[in-house]
Amino acid sequence: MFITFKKYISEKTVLSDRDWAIIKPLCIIKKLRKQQYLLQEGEIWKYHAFVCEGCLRRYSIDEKGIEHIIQFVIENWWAGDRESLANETPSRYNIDAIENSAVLLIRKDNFDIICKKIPEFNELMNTILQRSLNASQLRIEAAISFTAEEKYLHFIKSFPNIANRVPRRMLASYLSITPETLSKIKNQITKK
Amino acid sequence: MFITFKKYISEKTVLSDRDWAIIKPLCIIKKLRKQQYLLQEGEIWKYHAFVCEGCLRRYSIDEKGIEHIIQFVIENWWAGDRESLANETPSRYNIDAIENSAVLLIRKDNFDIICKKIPEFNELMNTILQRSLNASQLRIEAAISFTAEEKYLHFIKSFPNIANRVPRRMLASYLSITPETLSKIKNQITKK
DNA sequence: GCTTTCGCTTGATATTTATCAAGATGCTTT
DNA sequence: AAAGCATCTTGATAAATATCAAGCGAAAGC
Repeated sequence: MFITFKKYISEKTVLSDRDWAIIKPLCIIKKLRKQQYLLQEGEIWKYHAFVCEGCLRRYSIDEKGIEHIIQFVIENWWAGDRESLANETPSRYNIDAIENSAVLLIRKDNFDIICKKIPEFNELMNTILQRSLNASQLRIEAAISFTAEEKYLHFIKSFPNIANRVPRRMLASYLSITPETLSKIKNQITKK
Repeated sequence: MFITFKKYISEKTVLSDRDWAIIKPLCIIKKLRKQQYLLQEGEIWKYHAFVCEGCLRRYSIDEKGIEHIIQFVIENWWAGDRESLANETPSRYNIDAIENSAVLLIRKDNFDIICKKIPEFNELMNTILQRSLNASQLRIEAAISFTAEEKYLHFIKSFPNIANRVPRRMLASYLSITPETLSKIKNQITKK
């Protein structure tokens, strides 16, 4: 598990063995069974979380009890609730595992220590934050610009590796359409 | 104009006169007339831009020629296209002024110099990046969870100061509904 | 001051998407 | 292998939203 993380970081920046000696003891590996929560609404999120293996989803639940999936997170991406983490406020999100998964956790305080001691790490994390923002912007654009069919086509084009791993109804939730509509759209497309 | 920026920063962190002596010469004030572009699709964005006064919008244009407003930016917020800035790729967005506006620009290279020389500034900018991400997340949630009416009510509650400054049709674009629908919704609400 | 233009509203109609209900498929568990 | 449960599909109907067209009113230009 840890090796996945090390590989991920090493592809983006160069850290010394000494750096890794700082990082490694502060990492916690957590295995999640399918359906298991990583974070539940109302909790205060305290970690930076890197997904080594598996697939998670982050979602909110509205007053009608309907789940709205904000994000899927697969291996080599970061999970968690940055807002709750930064402001120390109760999270409005749930995060749970869609597949059996393994997550690498670093407590916020330890994470900050690493960032202070290792400027390259700090820099990389800012780059990643920047990328998250870019991804969010694309998601906003898709959500406000596309029809149901366009949203689906855009998604399978952008994330083919996620599309075939998540249940259809969850994909529908992510795309903000009903499972029935998604089913019909898929049907129409294959006819063409 | 510059004083607005100084006040904004000073509310969030403490910088010395020496720090300001570094920053000030690197700032460019740009005045924009209503309708004037700050950034046009295809250009590579090179600045960090702080809005001192006025109101801008950032939007993309789809293949059908329809504008989709991603964001409104008023005084004391940051504008620009971070993706284009970070990756040095042509921007997919347009940014123009809805009102006569004044923007403070800092070239990327100069901005990086400031960040290096003034750690407090650097830290603050990361916090702001973090906040932008939070704002994006909320926008995603609103876009995928709400009906047209809910989106409108949520917007005027969240941004009352923007709601009454932007033309109705632009608000409709932001909310991803037609101006006609917005008009009818407003009507229904006042009836209640 | 008059005209022109643009944005907003309103109503009629069309399209898209949601809802509801039933049946089909496939997985899991025993 | 059978039973039970989930999910996905399909069709009929309903609701939400878009489109189109016309009229109103206020701001901008002459």
